[in-house]
Amino acid sequence: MVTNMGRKLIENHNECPITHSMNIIGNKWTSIIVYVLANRKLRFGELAIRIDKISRKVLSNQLKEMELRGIVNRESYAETPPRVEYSLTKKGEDLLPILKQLCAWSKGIDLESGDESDCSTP
Amino acid sequence: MVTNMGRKLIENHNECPITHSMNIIGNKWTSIIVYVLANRKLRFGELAIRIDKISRKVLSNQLKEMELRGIVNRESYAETPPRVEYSLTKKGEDLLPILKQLCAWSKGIDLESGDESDCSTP
DNA sequence: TAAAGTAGTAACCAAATGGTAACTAATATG
DNA sequence: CATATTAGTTACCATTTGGTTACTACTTTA
Repeated sequence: MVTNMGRKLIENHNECPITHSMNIIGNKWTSIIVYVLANRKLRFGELAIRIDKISRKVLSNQLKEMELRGIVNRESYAETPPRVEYSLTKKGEDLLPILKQLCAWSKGIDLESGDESDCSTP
Repeated sequence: MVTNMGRKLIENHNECPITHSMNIIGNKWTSIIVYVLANRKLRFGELAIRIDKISRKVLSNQLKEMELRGIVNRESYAETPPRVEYSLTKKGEDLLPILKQLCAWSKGIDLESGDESDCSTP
């Protein structure tokens, strides 16, 4: 993955579409963030609470990357204490049904006994 | 990801379905292997040639992991020189349409000028 | 006898990714 | 004045993942 944070994302545009897809969603958090943000707007701190075990640094980096890619929307209000709200863009919403299929597909892999306990996402 | 090669795959079955999905396909090669194997049976060496830049070690590890997960099928013939053929299982085939959607979705992200040059996969 | 061809494996190393703890700025409240 | 609150950032470190090189075993062919 090309994750040169702070600067622009520089992608190799000759790469294969699968590699490209994986560069975008093939990491530990991106698709979880998309799921948590489904149908709602959340503040940075709320995201940090809802997504179990993510560090604020990584959350911050991911959100920045996703904003650059047009997956999430960032609205910042000049208040004190600061308020920043994140939501999905159209592109982000479009990913949801695909993620659902992926979850359905992966269900059952490596699982004899299906224990569907809770987590941050459906 | 829990990739303790050689032994069994031990997954945390309480994890969220998205994390689970990403543990399976969220790496550099798995979905590329699935794509390359679409509609055909290939030998180890053919896979190594068709998949640009993959090392034989990593290919070997991935295939082993995918076999354990029931995504690929391995048929080994006791000849000399040895012949081993890999193909997709039903589970593997089922992933293809999802990957296609993912590619369609990611097309256009980070791309102003759409250069659709070749790669190992459609 | 020597080389070629296949499917790996082992030891070792490099790069990418993720995590921790401490810190900042700005203002309101007690 | 001290403290709380929020959204981060910085410097540093740990883990995970991927890559390189050399090597094996077995048999056929030159």
